[in-house]
Amino acid sequence: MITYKKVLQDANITPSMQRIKILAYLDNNETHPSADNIYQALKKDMPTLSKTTVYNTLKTLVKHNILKELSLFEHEIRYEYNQDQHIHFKCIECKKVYDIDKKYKCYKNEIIQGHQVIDHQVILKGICKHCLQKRKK
Amino acid sequence: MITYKKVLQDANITPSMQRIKILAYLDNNETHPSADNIYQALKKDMPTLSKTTVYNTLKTLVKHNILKELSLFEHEIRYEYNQDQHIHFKCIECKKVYDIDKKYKCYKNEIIQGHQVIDHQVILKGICKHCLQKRKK
DNA sequence: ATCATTGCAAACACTTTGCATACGC
DNA sequence: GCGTATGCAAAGTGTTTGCAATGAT
Repeated sequence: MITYKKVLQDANITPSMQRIKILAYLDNNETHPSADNIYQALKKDMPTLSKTTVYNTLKTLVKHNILKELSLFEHEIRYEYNQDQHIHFKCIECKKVYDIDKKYKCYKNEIIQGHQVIDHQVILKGICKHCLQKRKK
Repeated sequence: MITYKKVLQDANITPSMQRIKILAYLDNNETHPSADNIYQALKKDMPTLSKTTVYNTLKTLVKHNILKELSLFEHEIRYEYNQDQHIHFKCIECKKVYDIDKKYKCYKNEIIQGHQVIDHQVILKGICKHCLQKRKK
């Protein structure tokens, strides 16, 4: 079993309490949270936690490729820990984001029309099954 | 030849000078500009133009499906007029966004894992050919 | 003792809102 | 003249920065 402490150490990041908790939160909540979501959730257990630390940590983890930034919403950055190939479905009604396990032709690490592709992101937008249900009623 | 005035009228939007100019700018500059890009470019010819009007207009045009909002950058919304199926390549170095004409399996208007898909967006991120060139030197 | 992490407050950037003015039919 | 579009100023939201306090070795 791999610990968050080890994940951080392997990336040469000092494994502080705050960093471990933030990483653990992202691993256990596959909800693609924003910095504020994480801050609000964690400050219950860590009253002294500051938003700056959340922002600093997220930035550090993204730089070390432990987390991924998602451009899912116009006004805020969302984060995820899961690195498996998958696509995202975003509900325009309830704003929830779902992971969709779907194979697709991925251009990661390929040259396409002369450009070096490093990352590939697929986003579907629409009405999720739960909101469809509510509409029928 | 179809005029911007007609495009607006067909969508039941009063075709004001400002709205026509903003739409024309988006049609002639396929650079996926931000609200501020548009504002800076247009205020040369229209000194009285306000940013609020740019924001209002963009919002109206998006609501009527004339423009598309792109979540390509964390901190700002980009817009495009081109509605053809294509994907985007975003250079992480120079921040330019390129349209890539690439066929892909599109889930628009399909039901996928119970969710009603309305829109489908593909984003590639990496180093563009021009930045690759500069690196070699 | 030293160096990195933390966290507060202020600054920042982008966008929205409230409201008075101006424009077009 | 009336209703909508415009545009200024102020407020709002998400994020970053400066810097002093804290914490770990």
